[in-house]
Amino acid sequence: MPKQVTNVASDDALTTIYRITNDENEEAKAARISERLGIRAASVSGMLARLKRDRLILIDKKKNVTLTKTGLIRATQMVRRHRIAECLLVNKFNLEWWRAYEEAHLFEHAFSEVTTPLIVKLLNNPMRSPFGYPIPGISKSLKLSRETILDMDEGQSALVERVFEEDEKLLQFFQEIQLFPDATIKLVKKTQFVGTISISVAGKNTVIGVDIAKKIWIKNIK
Amino acid sequence: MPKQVTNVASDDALTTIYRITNDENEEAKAARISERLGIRAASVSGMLARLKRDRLILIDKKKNVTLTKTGLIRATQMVRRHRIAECLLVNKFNLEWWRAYEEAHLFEHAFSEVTTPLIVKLLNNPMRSPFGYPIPGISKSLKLSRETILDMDEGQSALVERVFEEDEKLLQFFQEIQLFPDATIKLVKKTQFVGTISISVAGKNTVIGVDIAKKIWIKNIK
DNA sequence: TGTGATTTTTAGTATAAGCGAAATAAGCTC
DNA sequence: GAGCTTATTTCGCTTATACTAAAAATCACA
Repeated sequence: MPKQVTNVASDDALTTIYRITNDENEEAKAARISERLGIRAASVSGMLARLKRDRLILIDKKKNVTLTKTGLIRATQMVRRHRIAECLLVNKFNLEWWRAYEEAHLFEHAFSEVTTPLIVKLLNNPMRSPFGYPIPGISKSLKLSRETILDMDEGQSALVERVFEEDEKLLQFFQEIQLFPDATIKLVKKTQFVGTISISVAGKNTVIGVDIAKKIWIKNIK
Repeated sequence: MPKQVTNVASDDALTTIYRITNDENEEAKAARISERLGIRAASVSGMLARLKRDRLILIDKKKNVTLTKTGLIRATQMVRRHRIAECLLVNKFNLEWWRAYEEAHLFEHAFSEVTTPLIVKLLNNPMRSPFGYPIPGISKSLKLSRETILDMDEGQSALVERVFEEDEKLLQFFQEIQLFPDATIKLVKKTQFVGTISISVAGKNTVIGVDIAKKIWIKNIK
């Protein structure tokens, strides 16, 4: 009788596919989905078979997963709820920024057709998550930048558009060096041959690995 | 890897057992649990077997279900989260009162050790749910009245302590006649032989069935 | 093109949750 | 206590979700 939390696993899978293809512009392969969801490849195989059976995804000959129209609608709804939850947690509940991604993972499944609009209203129609991601759904959402700090030249500056949100340790590091969306970041030195680059944020220099650099998207390079 | 919504079904069962034994002071039999959860008796049988196996409940020779210490801790935590969720929904999200029970059913599973204290703080340490129930946990919680309006004599008045929360239709009716916790209710006429009684709330008379009367608990009869 | 590495699928297992149908057990009423 | 009614359990089946181990397919690149 009561409203039930359901489809958690499959909704999570759809969300992950959305993030990979949409936000990171990468090919959604089973192996990647497996890493993201923290479940074994064999389990992903089964999950994808169910999603395919339910016409929520397509799998092409190269094994790339894409969302069908229905799948995209569902995924978009979940991503929307997730990011709204992040805003709620950070802006209203005063949750530490770096915890928001994980905790929102619980809240997104609690949002319904009835409560989501109320929360959106309370948050005053948020457009971006605390990590800088656009909140999809309803109106046309923001366009994502595909440039990371690796696309900058030495001496150039830019605004942080968004950061990778799924790694609490990394987020805590960003917190320490004050690297948030809308912060100004300067590329001090490219030393990619040793796998690092030097950046400057909030007046302080830091050296980060190239893989991390790929997880900081920027806009307005100058 | 990410935090997951889990144990929804068993937590719901424990919550139901808590409500029946604690809030309504009735014997928790499988049949009643079945009605409340909206699942078949056979399914309840299986669920109870699992809960028993996990030492969360006891079943005596009369088939009455009681919570073990561990079970009570878990149930109390869930009921606490549920009622905090109701407060959040009604007081912060402006959700209609009568929808709160069902929607809170989704939110309770989203609350974690990390977020619950933040929400409690935001709500300024609520002591009662919108339906008048005490919020258990942490400090000693309010004591429940066992008196319903059936315990009043004609002409007497009392304060509404709490109302049955699980029936949206009924709650909407309460809303219409302005019957909320802390409202003053007067027993106008007992006509139990025809299965009804007349009450007066907010200056208006209403006739309700005896079964409904049992779902309005009161305090301070005078 | 071959061949090791990676990816994906298959096969088999397990558990939680549900269901209906049928068998049992418990309660009640006369 | 017999017999009817209600409650509870058992049985057999289903689905979603996960796992391991092993096989099969694909990729990468020398």
